[in-house]
Amino acid sequence: MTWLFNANTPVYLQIIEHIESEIISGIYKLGDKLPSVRELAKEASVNPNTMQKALVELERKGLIITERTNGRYITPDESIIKKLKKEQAYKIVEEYIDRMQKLGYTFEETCSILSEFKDNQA
Amino acid sequence: MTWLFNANTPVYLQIIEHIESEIISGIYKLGDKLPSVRELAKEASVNPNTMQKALVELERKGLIITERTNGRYITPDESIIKKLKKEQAYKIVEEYIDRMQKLGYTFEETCSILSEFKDNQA
Amino acid sequence: MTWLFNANTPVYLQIIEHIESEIISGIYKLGDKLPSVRELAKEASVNPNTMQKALVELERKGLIITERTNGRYITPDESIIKKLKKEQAYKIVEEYIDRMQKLGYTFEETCSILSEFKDNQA
Amino acid sequence: MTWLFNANTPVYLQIIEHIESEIISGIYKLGDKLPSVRELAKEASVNPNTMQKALVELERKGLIITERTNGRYITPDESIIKKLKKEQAYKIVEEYIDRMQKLGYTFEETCSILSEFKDNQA
DNA sequence: GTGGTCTAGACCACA
DNA sequence: GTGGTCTAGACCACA
Repeated sequence: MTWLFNANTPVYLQIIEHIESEIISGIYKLGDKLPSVRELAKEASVNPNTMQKALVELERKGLIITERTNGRYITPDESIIKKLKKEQAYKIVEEYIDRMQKLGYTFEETCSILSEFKDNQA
Repeated sequence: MTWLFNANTPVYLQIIEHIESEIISGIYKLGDKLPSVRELAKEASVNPNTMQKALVELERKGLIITERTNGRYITPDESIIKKLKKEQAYKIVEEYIDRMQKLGYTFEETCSILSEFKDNQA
Repeated sequence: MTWLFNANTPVYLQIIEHIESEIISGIYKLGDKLPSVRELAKEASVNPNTMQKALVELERKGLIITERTNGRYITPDESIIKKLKKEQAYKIVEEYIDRMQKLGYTFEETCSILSEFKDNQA
Repeated sequence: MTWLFNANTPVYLQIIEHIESEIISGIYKLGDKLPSVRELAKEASVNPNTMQKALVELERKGLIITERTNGRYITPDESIIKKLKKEQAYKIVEEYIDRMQKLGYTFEETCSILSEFKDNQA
C-alpha cells in the first residue's frame, strides 16, 4: 500500500482517508503508537506541515490520541473504530449506487455489473 | 437534478462529471443543442468562465461540438458516448471495490453489503 | 480554391487576404466586375455583414471601386496591384525567414529546406 | 527577444508559439526550470491567467512538466522537441510556398525570391 | 513563493 | 444572442 495522491483533492484529506483505512482495516491495532510526524511525512513524500494537518484532524475525530511529549497513539476505544467502519462503508456503498444511477444504471444493473467484474478479474 | 458542488474538488471538474452523466444517461440526446454558456452558468450558479472551462474540456473529449456563433451540441456520434459509459462504469466499480478493500472488506462482503443496502432502502 | 477559414484570425481579415490574392494572381482582371455582396457571402458561407466589412476595407486600400448603383469593380489601375504584389511577397518572404530563424535555422538552412521540400513533393 | 503581440491572433496562442520557439531553438535547454507564471506574465506584460492558459497548453503538448508547488520545467525528453521542430519547420515551409503560390508565384520563383532577399539584406 | 481555481466584468467577431 | 479572450484581483493548498 503506497501513498499515491490524486491531484484534484487536497493532499491532507487524502492522508486522512488513508490513515483512517489503515486503522479501520486493522493495519494499526488499538493503542498502537504512530511513527513521528517527520517519519510519516517522509514515508508519504509530503511536507511535515501537511502530515501534521492531517493528524490534527484525525485527533479531532477521536481516532488518534496525542500524549504531549510521548507521541501519538491509535485510540484504545474499539467502539469508535467500529462505528467509523460502518459509516465509511455505508458512505462508499451509497456513493457507488448514486454514481451508477447518474449514469443511468438501475440498482439491479449496478449489482450485476459488480458480479461480472469479479469474473473479468478472475 | 440540481447542481450541488463538493468543496474539495474543483468546481469545473464537477461540472464536467455532471454534464457527462447527463449525456451518458440520455438526459441529453445525440445532437441536442446545449443551453448557452451564460445560461448554464446561471443554472449552476457559477461564473461563465468556469462553465466555459468545463465545456472546452468536454469538447476536447469529443462529447460536445461547438459552432462558433451558434451554440454547442451533443456529439451525434453514439459510439463515443457508449465507450465513455463503459469506461466510467468500469472506473466506478473498480473504485468501489478498491475503497471497500482498503477498509478490510473482501470481494464477497463488498457484494453482500450492496445487496443489504437494497433491503435497508426498501 | 475554396474558402477555408482559420478559427484564430478574424474571418473578415481572411476574406481580405483571399480576395487580394485573387486580384494579385490575376484571377480577377483589371476592371472586372465583382459578384454582389450576397453572392460572395454565399460562396464563402459567411454572413453578408462580414463580407461587406471585407469589401469596404478593400475599397479603402484602393483595390476595389464602388459605383453607387452599379456594383463593385477591380481597380483599373495596374500600378496599385503591382505595388501590392511586391509588398505582399516581401512580407511573406520576410515572415518565412523570421519564423525559421526563431526555430534556430540559419538563412542557409532555410533555403536548403525549401529546396528539399520540392524533392519530397515530387 | 521581446514579447510583441499581433492584434489579430489571441495572445495566449502567440505566447505558446513564442515559448515553443525558445524551446526548439535551444534558448531553453532540456530540463531547464521556467520562471514562475507570475514572472513570465510580467515579462510578457500579460495577465497571469493568460500566461497560465498558454502554459497549460504547452504541458498538454508534452513540452513542459509542472511540479505542483515547485515550478515548471522543460521536458527532459529530447525526442519530443526534435519531433516538434521538424513538424513546425515543415508547416512553415508549406505555408510559405502556399501563400506565394496564391499570389501567382511558381515554386521556382518562390525559391529565387528567397535568394534575392538575402542579397538585399546583405 | 508556486501553481490552481474562481469571480466579476469588459470587449470582440460574427449571425 | 453566442462563443472566445482578457484583465484585475482574491483565495487555496502546499513547500
